[in-house]
Amino acid sequence: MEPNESLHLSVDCVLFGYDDDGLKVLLINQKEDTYAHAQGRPMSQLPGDLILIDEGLEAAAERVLFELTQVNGVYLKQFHAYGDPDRVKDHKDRAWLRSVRTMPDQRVITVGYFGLVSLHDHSPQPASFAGGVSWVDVNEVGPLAFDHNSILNGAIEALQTQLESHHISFELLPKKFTLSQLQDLYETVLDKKFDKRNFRKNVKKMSHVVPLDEKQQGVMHKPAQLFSFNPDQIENA
Amino acid sequence: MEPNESLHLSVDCVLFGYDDDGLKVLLINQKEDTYAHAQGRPMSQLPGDLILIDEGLEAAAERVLFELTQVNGVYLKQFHAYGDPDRVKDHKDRAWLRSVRTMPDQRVITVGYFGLVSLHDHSPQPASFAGGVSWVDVNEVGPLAFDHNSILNGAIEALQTQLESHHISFELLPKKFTLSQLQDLYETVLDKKFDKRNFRKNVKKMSHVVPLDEKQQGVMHKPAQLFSFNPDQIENA
DNA sequence: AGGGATTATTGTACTTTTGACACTATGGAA
DNA sequence: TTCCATAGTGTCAAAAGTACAATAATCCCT
Repeated sequence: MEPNESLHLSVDCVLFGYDDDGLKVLLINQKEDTYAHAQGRPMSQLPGDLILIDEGLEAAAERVLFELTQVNGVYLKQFHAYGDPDRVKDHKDRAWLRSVRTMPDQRVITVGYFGLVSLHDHSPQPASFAGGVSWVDVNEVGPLAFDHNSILNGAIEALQTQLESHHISFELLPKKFTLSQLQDLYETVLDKKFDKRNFRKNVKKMSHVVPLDEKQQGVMHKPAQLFSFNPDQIENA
Repeated sequence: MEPNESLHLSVDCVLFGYDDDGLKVLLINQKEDTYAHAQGRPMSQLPGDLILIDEGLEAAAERVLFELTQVNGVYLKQFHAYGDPDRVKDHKDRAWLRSVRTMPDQRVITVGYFGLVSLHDHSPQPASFAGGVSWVDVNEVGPLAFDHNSILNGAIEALQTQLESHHISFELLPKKFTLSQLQDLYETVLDKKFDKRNFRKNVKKMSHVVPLDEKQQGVMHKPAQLFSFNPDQIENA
């Protein structure tokens, strides 16, 4: 029963962004020039980093997210820890690790957090650390570095599970939204169609969704009534 | 952005055991003599230990559990990681740490797993490592070392959530069980009463609960029919 | 052998929730 | 004014959930 001599711990953030165009995830593109004299090709990966020695897990996730997106105060939730001893040992990932880590051979356990933002309200200005940063539709994500595809899948599952039970949909919508937007969000995240009238019947039962004295503007059709979430009443639903 | 120099990672196992007498959790009593010339009093804690340097998280949880209970092959599931920088810094926990750890001042992040066993079938023979080991009713757990009360609460919540959605109830029951036992289990875990007839109506819809050609024996009343779970059909329910 | 104690087993009526389904209303653009 | 696009609304049938009580099987005791 040897104590673990030196292992590293990181957080990885799966930041979901939503707008009318679908559900996106924030990915980092590894820098091309890292690979100038190394084998391996740049890949995309989730934003993540080693935690500081006296930093809490959630604080680390917030810091990493802020450093990469300049967005503060978003909903962030831990969903799973990934600790396969070989998760950073794959050949495809060695070059990048050697370029950014002082101890590239160390085992790294990572704790996954998912975050939610509305791409309407805040538009995160991703600080471009290690190459480019981009929002990619969750259905069009290619192979990622390390085990980040698994982590992404875990995050999607957690999001789906919690969307209904934890009243977090408003984190993905603008402050004022229409019922069609809300329905689209549910359909996109849960990958499932809902009947418009039945959906609205259910929304009427949610006391934390409140109608505003305001209508949609600038659309070429009948403007929809705007709603907002009242966080005070989230428990009664 | 300093890399973390040296932090430690552990797993803590919340092993739930169930029998007619209720839902129990396996606790370790810290050794008295550890405190001979130290301040502090022995407390109870969850079984847990540092992971080995090349060991996966789940493997670590299995190992720790085996070392402490001699039980193998139980259902084990990760539910949360706990990483408060001060979670092992509390005064009450220092004496014990100094007695068992080579680096008692290191920060330790822990990953929580919960496990399920039936106290009917297997009766785990807890290997007595660090003092005694005992099954304590979940409603009678006193103050534990570190943040283990939080971890226990997290495990209970995870168990409650997953009992219905993941068909794990049979992990807590003997291989052959009566419908009354199944109902008692649900009532105990979810802390909620069910109507007997309605409960049985629902069980009939679960294709993975199958009646046996066998009845209860040795009871002083009408013997109940025995049932068992058919793991092959767990998905259709 | 009979009666009492104990738990097992079963069905029905009512209420609530879910699910399917199609037309009218409003505002902007042409 | 007409056309286009999306908003908004109610009813009926099926399914699921909920409340509720009498009879049956076995053991024990006398």
